Amino acid sequence: MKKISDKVIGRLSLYRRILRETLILGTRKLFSYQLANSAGISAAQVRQDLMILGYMGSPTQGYDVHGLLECIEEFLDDPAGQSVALVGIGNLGRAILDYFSGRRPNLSIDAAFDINPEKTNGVIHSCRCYHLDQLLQVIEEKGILTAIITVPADQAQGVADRLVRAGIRGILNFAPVRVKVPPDVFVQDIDIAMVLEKVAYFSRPK
Amino acid sequence: MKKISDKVIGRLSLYRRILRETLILGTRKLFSYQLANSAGISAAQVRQDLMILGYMGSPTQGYDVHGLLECIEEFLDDPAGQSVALVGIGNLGRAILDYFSGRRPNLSIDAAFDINPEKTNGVIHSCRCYHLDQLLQVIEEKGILTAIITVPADQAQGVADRLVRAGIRGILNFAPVRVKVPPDVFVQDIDIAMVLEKVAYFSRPK
DNA sequence: TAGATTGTTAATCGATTAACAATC
DNA sequence: TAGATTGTTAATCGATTAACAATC
Repeated sequence: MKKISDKVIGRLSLYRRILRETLILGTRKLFSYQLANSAGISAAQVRQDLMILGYMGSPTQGYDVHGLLECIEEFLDDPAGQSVALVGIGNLGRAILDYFSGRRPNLSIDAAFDINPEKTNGVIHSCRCYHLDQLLQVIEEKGILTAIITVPADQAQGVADRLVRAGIRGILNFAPVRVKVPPDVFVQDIDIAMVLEKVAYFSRPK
Repeated sequence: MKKISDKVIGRLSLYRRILRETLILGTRKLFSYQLANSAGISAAQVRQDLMILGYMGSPTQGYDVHGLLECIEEFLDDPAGQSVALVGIGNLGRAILDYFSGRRPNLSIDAAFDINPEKTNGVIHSCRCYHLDQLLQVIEEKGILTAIITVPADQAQGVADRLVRAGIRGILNFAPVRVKVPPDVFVQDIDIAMVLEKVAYFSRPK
């Protein structure tokens, strides 16, 4: 499999959602420009992405919604399903647990960790909570490869180190610091404060 | 003022935080590669960004932390301060309200809206809550230009339309749909589910 | 067939990095 | 001065868009 940029993967995930909705509406065929319009990008981009995927549309007919959706699912999903760990049961952590609770069969947050004993040993939004000390053991036992960091900035690096030691291969980091990890561990940062500052900048009268 | 990409603005916001922390540690001078290292980017990038900004470092000495920080603040901040509105007081909305509560003097969420009357007419994390029906009036009265959308996907477009009508110039959208707005309104999407799927993809054994 | 959309390559665009003379 | 870092331009890189023959 050739190397595919993370932007492409993001767009495929976007196409998937659009295709699901399209299917629910009962539409069977879709043109590249229709998909592009919903995704907010160019039709050429869509065609190129689907080409990478190897899925073929037909001239005049466009793409078969059902077939394309299956193709993307097969590409994006692990057939065995994937478990995710979340570290930091604060407001944001809870919001994310709630959002993903039972929503996708193939991707679920199966363990949450915190240092505060009052927050652990319970179940939040159907996710089991553990003390941070159990991180290594639980993650190894469950074979979890993906983690979400929602701890304060000053604890993020320590948590990332532990996660890597436990075998985590990909991290979604909400803490406003860049965590240092080995080059083969994928890290995606979401810095909400930074993004809000950016939006505020561009919403000012110039 | 020449046109500056949103990526540059994001990096400047990042530099600001790093500089603040640096200043707290008592460090007075900083080289481009040190800033670059903390920000997780190349030194050349940092130098180019600061050049755009017009701030000059000195060979051998590097950049003056205090002076550079002031320069970035002046560039990014509206001296009068900026108010932000949040629409959708769910788990994520609450988490964001909590996160920004009193944290920055120059950028604060001053109004939150929801359709559920039980959630409105109160104060959450020191932010006044209103019913969605009051959106136009409150935003115009307070002169708010920036908004955060944390409503479900099917309500996002309707909310965006109202926001634009109320005079909003920039939107941070957490709903998993692309909202259509006039071309002069800045929209930044944060699609947490999509990003998590992306991270999950890259954390799979290849 | 005529018309429209596709797969695929080439052209464009923008962002990032490298290089190096200038300078403290 | 010698050494290191800067400002600034050129080179590289990658991603996006345009173009067009192939095809249903």
